[in-house]
Amino acid sequence: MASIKDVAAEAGVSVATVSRALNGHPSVSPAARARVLAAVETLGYRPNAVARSLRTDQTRTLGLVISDVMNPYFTELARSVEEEARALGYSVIIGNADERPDLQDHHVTTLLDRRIDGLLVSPTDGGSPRMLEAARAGTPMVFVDRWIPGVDVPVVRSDGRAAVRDLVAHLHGLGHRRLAIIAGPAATTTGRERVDAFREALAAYGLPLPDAYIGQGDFQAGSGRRVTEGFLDLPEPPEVVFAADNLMALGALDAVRARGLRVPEDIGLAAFDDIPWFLHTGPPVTAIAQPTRDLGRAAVRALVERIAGRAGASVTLPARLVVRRSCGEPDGTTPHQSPSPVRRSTP
Amino acid sequence: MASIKDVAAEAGVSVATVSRALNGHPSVSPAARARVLAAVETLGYRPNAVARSLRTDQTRTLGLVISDVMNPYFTELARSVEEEARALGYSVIIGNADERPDLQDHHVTTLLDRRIDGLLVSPTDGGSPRMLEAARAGTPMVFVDRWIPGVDVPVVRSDGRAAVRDLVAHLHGLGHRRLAIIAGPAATTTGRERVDAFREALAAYGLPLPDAYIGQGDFQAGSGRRVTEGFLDLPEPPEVVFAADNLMALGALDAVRARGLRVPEDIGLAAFDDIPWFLHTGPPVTAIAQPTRDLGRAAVRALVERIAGRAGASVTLPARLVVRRSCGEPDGTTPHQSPSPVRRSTP
DNA sequence: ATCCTCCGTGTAATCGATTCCACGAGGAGG
DNA sequence: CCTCCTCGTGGAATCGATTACACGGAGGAT
Repeated sequence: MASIKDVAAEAGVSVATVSRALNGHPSVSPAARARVLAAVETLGYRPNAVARSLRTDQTRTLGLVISDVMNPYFTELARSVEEEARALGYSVIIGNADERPDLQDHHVTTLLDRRIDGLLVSPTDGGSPRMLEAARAGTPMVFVDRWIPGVDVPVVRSDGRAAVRDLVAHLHGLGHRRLAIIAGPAATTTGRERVDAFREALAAYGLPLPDAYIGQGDFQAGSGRRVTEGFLDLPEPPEVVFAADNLMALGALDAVRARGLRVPEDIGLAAFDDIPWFLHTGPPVTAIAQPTRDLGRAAVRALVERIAGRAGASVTLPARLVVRRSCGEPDGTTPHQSPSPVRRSTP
Repeated sequence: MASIKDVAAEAGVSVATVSRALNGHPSVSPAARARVLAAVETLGYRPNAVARSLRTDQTRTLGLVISDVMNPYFTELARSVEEEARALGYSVIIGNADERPDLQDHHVTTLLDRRIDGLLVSPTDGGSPRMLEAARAGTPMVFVDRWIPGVDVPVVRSDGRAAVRDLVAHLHGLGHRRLAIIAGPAATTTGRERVDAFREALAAYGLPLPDAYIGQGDFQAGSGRRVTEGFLDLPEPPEVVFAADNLMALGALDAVRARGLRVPEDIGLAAFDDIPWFLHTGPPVTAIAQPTRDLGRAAVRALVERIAGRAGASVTLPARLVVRRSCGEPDGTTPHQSPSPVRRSTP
């Protein structure tokens, strides 16, 4: 592979001039610039990003450590992150933690070793020593979706509280009273928050959330299935199950079908995170949609701010309820009064 | 960030000794090694991968350029590629081409600039100049899923021919005669092959594949929807639509629902690529499943062989038909005789 | 006792870029 | 005509690692 020296030799100038010509430095004569460009062309020269990074101490690369690539929500997030980063001249290296703290650590370490300019993390757990250390050491960092309390890092996330209230109002309006939740891991903020929001919303209607109606999941399909089976085995099963993410909702659907039961006739289902497939399941699933694209964009912008040495503000965007048929057929009128916008979506 | 010099100073040895101690070089005294390790510990030193890459001319990084990250098939592929690469001590940088040749080119260029050790590509088109140039220049490269004819690069892919025959046999057994296909882009090998396989299989039953029953899609949901609408507008619409990938099947489902029609009563649907969601759609979709995990693994192994300077053989793995309910209810007996294994899957 | 070998270590070159500093030529101003 | 500044350019240091080569000392063979 041709190096800058080869280009210099071909153009009959020094490497300094080649570098300047290629980086748009003002004091290069038009003649020299032209010769350099011609040499670059004939040799098919491309600057070595590794060497450049070593010298300039910046890689123009962002690291993104997400909890689970197979989860469509995170896939979409990753995609929007990459898009925005590309627009800003950065590349993105994605690390898939698969909801495993050890893997998350592995990726954080690898990315730091590669001297990425900034790190975007959706933490799987309460924060590994390596990550906390990185945050303290001053690595530009931003949390997306999930975060770790007590760490001075901007957080870009979606607030589902209002949407969960809308969901409970919707369910209440449909006549449902026994509502259960498949929770995410308590080690994650989203795992805790969604349960809290659900409990609060229920309380507003004077409904209880008994322990038997809180199933402990891990944001993966298998746990959704197991928890739902547990619910169905209860002497008094819930009328509706609310899954704290889309994968656990999928597992719940599995469990219901495996018993030969139907949604929503035998049991209702709602999910946090809306994904394209929910339109096509039998029946279409009522879900809480996050503004995923905007979250990705905002996260990258905040991170780039941090890299530039500025503050980089936290951002919280509202989620919204998307009503479909999985909790029972609405009767055609608004099922509840709510100040926040509720989109009715029927395929 | 602490560098090797700091470690050397702290341990009271030279940088050469530090490097040797850290890389397991035999001629380092136990005493020196211990002092180095202690210094590394107190300073929290981590080797700078950028500097190492520059010197050793290897990044221990693989590039993966895929056609569309939002497609669950490619997501799973990416995941298995990363897993196998990690097991072999490599990192993976994923580039999402979004079925756009220009984006594909952008990623290939960026990855090459970063001096990745090898490139895994699922080409979006017939091969951009940049990619062909890279292949010729001797960059270790392997095609996965799709490939470009006439280029001397190993191909790791799945052969769906037998499975497509099984599918047509299944459809024929159910009494269907008017079969249509939503094809992928003719610029891709998978786009062409699946149509060819379908046509051949039909011919074996004396069935025609009229031009009106070949819809041109682009592997994205929108095109599946448009093409299906076209089929439904035909004076004699097909009895079954076979989508050449899962996203176009999703679009087809959309189109059918939008008309208020039902699958499979009004029109049957089958898809190439099986994904978890097909179990949960209404109705569950009959699909051709590729051994995605194995493909990813094999691709990485072939690429690593190439990097090591060895040949790196092409691999072709068979796909298999997974019968569900979207083409009509099987009557409970084997719908056809087939030498290859057919799994019956009902949720 | 002497010489050779081997072991542990350090010095310095190197990878491919960027960038500080110096230098020569040419133009402007006195 | 001399001085000073500006502009374009080249030489060389630098980033942080790896590694060839040199060297001193210890131990074994004769």
